[in-house]
Amino acid sequence: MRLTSLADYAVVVMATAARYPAGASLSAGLLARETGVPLPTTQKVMGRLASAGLLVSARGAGGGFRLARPAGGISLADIIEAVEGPIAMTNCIEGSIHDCALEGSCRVKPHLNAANDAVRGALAAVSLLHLSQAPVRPELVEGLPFSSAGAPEIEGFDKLSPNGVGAEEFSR
Amino acid sequence: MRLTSLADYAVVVMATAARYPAGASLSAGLLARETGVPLPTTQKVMGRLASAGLLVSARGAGGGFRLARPAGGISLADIIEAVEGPIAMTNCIEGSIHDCALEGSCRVKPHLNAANDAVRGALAAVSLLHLSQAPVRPELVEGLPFSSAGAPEIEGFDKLSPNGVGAEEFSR
DNA sequence: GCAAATCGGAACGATTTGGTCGGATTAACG
DNA sequence: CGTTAATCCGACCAAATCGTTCCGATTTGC
Repeated sequence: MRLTSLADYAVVVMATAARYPAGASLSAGLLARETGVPLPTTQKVMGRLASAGLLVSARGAGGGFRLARPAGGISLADIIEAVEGPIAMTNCIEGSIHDCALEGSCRVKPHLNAANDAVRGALAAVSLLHLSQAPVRPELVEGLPFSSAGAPEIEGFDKLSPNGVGAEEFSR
Repeated sequence: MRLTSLADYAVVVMATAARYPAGASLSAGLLARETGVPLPTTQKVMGRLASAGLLVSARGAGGGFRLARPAGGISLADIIEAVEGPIAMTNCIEGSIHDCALEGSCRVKPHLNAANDAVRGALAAVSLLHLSQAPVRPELVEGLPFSSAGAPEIEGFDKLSPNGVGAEEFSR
């Protein structure tokens, strides 16, 4: 019951992208700098989000990505499913592949179906608009380097980790 | 957002064990035969469940496992956590290890905390007593504490074999 | 005291995941 | 109009995790 790192990154990237004006063209490099996610990984994540229909991609110089829908119409479940595949706790959920021989006589299946729906409902209830809104403590976020459109390196991250963790974040 | 096969097996095994009278000594071999889960895997699963405190193990001939608590006091979340570890969608959830450099300034974290609580709540709401009961009637499923978006898909359950503890086995 | 039965932990192979690289495509500029 | 640079896209490779199997430790029963 833990989402993969890719999905975790996808949520952060999408939440960051949602703070820009609608329709803005955002390159993977820009979002990689802002979020601190390594660029190749950002590319892969955004590629999946695009092929899932959550982002619209534009190739070539000056290209990038933009949100395919308003932020209010994209849910946390959408993002997770775009990266991880369908949200199904087990592989015996209605609609998926049935390779369990207990199929048809398994007693726990209906309960798992209900639990799965509940989990998915909880994730579908959170929209990207919620995620992009500022958290409880605004004073911590004021000094973020997010305004620097041309911020060269990740040096701005010294502000983000004053405890001296350094730039080797995301080690898992 | 999919639970591992081990956790899946654990749910089936626990649900099967809960159908026996409380305090009965159940060997891994017995439950493996009943559930169809391969014996070595059953052993491993039950071992984890025992070390997590959900089962009490007795070694030696005539030994086995028994439920540490009444079935009503064991939740689906307990079983999953026993096998998979803590239910935390990300590694930046309150109380877990903090190795993310965005810590303290990450804007999506509070929202993820809320979503995580919702997911865990959904899993904690279903007890092993529920899982051990075989809902023959679909309307029993409707009354479950899950109020998920959309109607739960229960079609096809008319074909559920109504007879007793039939030999449910994997085709293997 | 012996033997059967059962749990417990260690080791192996396989699948998935995460990250990296080069190629394809397009706009911008001279 | 040609060239350049920026950007996305698909395939490849290492790493971690998962799932399974095997063998040793422990206890009861005779």
